[in-house]
Amino acid sequence: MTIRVRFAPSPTGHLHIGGLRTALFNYLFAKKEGGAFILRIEDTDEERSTRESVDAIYQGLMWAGLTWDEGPMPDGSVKGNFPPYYQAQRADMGIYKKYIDQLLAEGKAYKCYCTPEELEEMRQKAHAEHRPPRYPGKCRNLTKEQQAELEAQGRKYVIRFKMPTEGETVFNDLIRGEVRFANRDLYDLVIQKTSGYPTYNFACVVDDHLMEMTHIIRGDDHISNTPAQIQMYRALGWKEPIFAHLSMIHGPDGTKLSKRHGDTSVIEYKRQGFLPEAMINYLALLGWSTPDSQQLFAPGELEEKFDIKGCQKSPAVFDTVKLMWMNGDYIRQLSSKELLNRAKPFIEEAGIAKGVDEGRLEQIVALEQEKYKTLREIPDLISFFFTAEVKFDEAAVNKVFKTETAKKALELMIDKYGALQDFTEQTLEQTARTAAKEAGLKAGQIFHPVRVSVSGRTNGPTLFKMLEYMGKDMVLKRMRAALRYC
RNA sequence: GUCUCGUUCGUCUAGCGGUUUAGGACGCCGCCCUCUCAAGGCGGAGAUCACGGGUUCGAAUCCCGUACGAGACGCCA
Repeated sequence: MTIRVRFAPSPTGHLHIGGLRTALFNYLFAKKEGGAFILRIEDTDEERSTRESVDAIYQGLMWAGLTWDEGPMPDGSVKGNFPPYYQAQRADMGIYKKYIDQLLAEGKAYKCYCTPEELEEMRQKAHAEHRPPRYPGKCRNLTKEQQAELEAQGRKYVIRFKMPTEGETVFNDLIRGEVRFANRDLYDLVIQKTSGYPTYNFACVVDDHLMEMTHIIRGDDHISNTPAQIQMYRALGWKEPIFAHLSMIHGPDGTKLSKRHGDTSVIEYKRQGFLPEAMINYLALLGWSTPDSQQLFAPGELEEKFDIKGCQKSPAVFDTVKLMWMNGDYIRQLSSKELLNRAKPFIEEAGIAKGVDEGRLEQIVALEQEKYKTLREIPDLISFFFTAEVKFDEAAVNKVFKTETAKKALELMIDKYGALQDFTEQTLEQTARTAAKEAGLKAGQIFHPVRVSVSGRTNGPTLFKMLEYMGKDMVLKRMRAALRYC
């Protein structure tokens, strides 16, 4: 049997880091096992589901390169043999209703007429009496007459699933091993809302079965839903899939990663200048590892090496610092052409280097490639190439220009460089070194003032390449202008 | 409160009864390289393997408790 797994997000907000990681593990598992990765949109929450959120999910997955083999496509088309892949559409087709009716007919589900207010009251009471705040089964054994009476009053109802009250539900989780729940701790959960829509737990079971999922890989936060879902599979006469519960991602404070920890949306990381391949590599390592604890993976290597056995049971703290390092590493591996392509949106957004020749811009961007941790910092680091005047860093001026030899050095180099025909890296360096020797100065006493005079900064790219790319006119102009600071 | 799960350097982790003076990575510190900053190379500090019992000739590794943490307990998913 071919392996089929799915990512089933609910479109009620941005696709966040945790969701992307769940998608990733499903994706990798499918790739590794030669199975199919399916996208299903769980939009049975009529109030919170939005079109924008669906778009955010598409965008996030596509950015990360997690292509799905089946599911709805951003252009409105559908791929796969089990459409539709939107649960709301499936609900409208009566797919869930059919199984609800079946359970009702078999006495495995019942109508519950309790109002939200009554439910809340029961929960309060349970809390006060130190009992678990679960539905106590008030409508479970209503007679036909009682039901008729309640309906005559115009009462709305939900459908609840009859959970077994004895025995236990045991399953073998691929990551956590055997997990057991006493059935007495289960409760009669709602499977159909008053609106007629199914609830998550029910729709999920029906679709996972109908779509022939073999493995359910999802967050740990679903582990307590699992015994209930298993009971529903059994009541419907279906075989349950194999479950694997991924550990959570935590923030620095040790609690589940959420808005509280800042903007965790995937698109925000794109905006911050992270490379999708770095993000994926980092996320893969959160709660998963190879036996040799490999850190960096070449393209395609994760798909090849992924093994669900390497998944961690305990939660992992999301570490932005390590992500930054990894992102820097991926940036360093880019060709200068590719680096420019990736950097372009950020450069454009910063509004610098307009109309600059592509080839020249590529050279300039590549000049400090080893320094970038994110694409977003690129504009700031290269902007001095394109400004009309140098913006001097005060500390740099004090440190480098306020010396006895700075003025002399600059005047000397204005003279020497002014006479140069061949304004290229090698000649530039040679000229500077010779001049230093002749004047009895150390190389640094020349280099540093020149650097600050043209860039305003004390740290920057390798000096002579920088001068070459800047060009003779600009270099001389800037050195002369800098004289007044000495 | 109830249920479930978890606990190895600050963080991500390797480890699956003896090869462990517990290995790697990020971060941190130092040195080297060097026109600055990075990058790179080399080295260092950093974990009584949560705690307490057991099993065993031998335990981070197996078992039982305790503590702490997290998650779940919705007509949300």
